[in-house]
Amino acid sequence: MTNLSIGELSRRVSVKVPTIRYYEQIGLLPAPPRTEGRQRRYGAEDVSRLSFIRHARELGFDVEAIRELLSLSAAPEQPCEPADRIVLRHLESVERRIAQLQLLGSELRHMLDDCRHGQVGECRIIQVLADHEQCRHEHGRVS
Amino acid sequence: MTNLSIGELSRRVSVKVPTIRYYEQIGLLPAPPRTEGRQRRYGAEDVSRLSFIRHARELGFDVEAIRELLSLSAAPEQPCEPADRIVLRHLESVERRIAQLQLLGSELRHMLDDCRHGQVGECRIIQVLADHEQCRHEHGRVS
DNA sequence: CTTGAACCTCTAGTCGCTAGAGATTGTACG
DNA sequence: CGTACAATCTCTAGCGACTAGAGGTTCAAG
Repeated sequence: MTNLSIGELSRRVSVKVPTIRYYEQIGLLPAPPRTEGRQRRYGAEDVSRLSFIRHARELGFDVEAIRELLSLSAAPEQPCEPADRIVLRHLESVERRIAQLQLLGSELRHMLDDCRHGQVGECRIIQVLADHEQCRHEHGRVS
Repeated sequence: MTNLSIGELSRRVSVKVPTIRYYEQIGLLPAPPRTEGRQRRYGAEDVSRLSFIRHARELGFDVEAIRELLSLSAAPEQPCEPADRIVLRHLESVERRIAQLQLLGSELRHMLDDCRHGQVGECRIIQVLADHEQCRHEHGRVS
C-alpha cells in the first residue's frame, strides 16, 4: 500500500508516469520522499490525491479548478458553496461548448446535404467555404 | 482592392495581423510581394484565400484539413468526393465531442443536484471526485 | 521634414501533457 | 556477489493554433 514507486502509482491510478512528474512540477502533487538513489516513493495519501486529480480531469476541469477543489477538499468544515460554484461554472462552459458544436454540426450536415457529389467546380462545400455569405449562421470561436 | 497592407487585409477579413503572418509561416498563405522597405502587400487573391481559411477555421477544421481543402478547391475538374470525406470526418468528430460533453454535462448536473449545500465534509461533489466508484459512467478523454 | 501609427523579425508563452536522449538505480537471477 | 536489464532519473523539445511583447524600421499624413 505504501512506498510505491512511480510506476506502481501509475498503474494503480491509471495516470502515466510522465504525467505524475508533471503534476509534481506544477504543484498539484507534493514532492514525495526519495530513496537514496533519488527515486520517488509514494504513500496512500498520494494515491487518493492523484485519483482525485484524475477524476476531476476526466470531468474536464482545468488544472486551476482542480487546485481550488483540492484545497477546498482539505477543509471539511468550510461551506461547500465555493466547490459548487466551480462545478457550476464548468457546467456552463460545457453547455456553451455543446451549443457551439451543435451549430457547427448542423452547418456541416447542410454542407454535405447540399453537395451533389459532382466536381469541385460546382461543389457546395467548396463554395460555402469560399464565400461565407451563402451560409446560414454566424459563429464564434469553438474551443 | 489590391496592394493591401497586412493591416488592411486583417480588417477586411477579420483575421488578426499576427495570425496572417503565422499562416504565411506555416504555408497556408503564400508569401506576398514586399515593398522596398520589406512590408507585405496583398492582392484580391489573398483576400479570397484568407477568407476561405477563416471560414474553415470557424467551422472547426484543423490546419491540415484546410490545407487539403485549399488544394482541392484549386482543381475544379476533380470530383469533390475527397472534400466530402474531409467534411464527413470532421462532422463525425464534432458529433463524438458533443456526445462526450453531454455525458460530462449530465455528470456535472448530478453532482450539483446531489450536493446538499452544506459543508465540504459531507459534500457530494468532493466525495465523487475523491472516490469515483460512486459515479455513474465511465468516460474517455475529452478534447 | 517630422511625427507617430503601422509595420518588421524574433523569441517565448499558452494548456496539459507527451516523447526522447542519455545517465543512473533497483532488483531478480545465477 | 556479480550482472543484466527494466525502471527510474533529469532535461529539453514538441504538439496546435495562435498570442504577446521587445526592440527596431518604414510609411504616409501634415
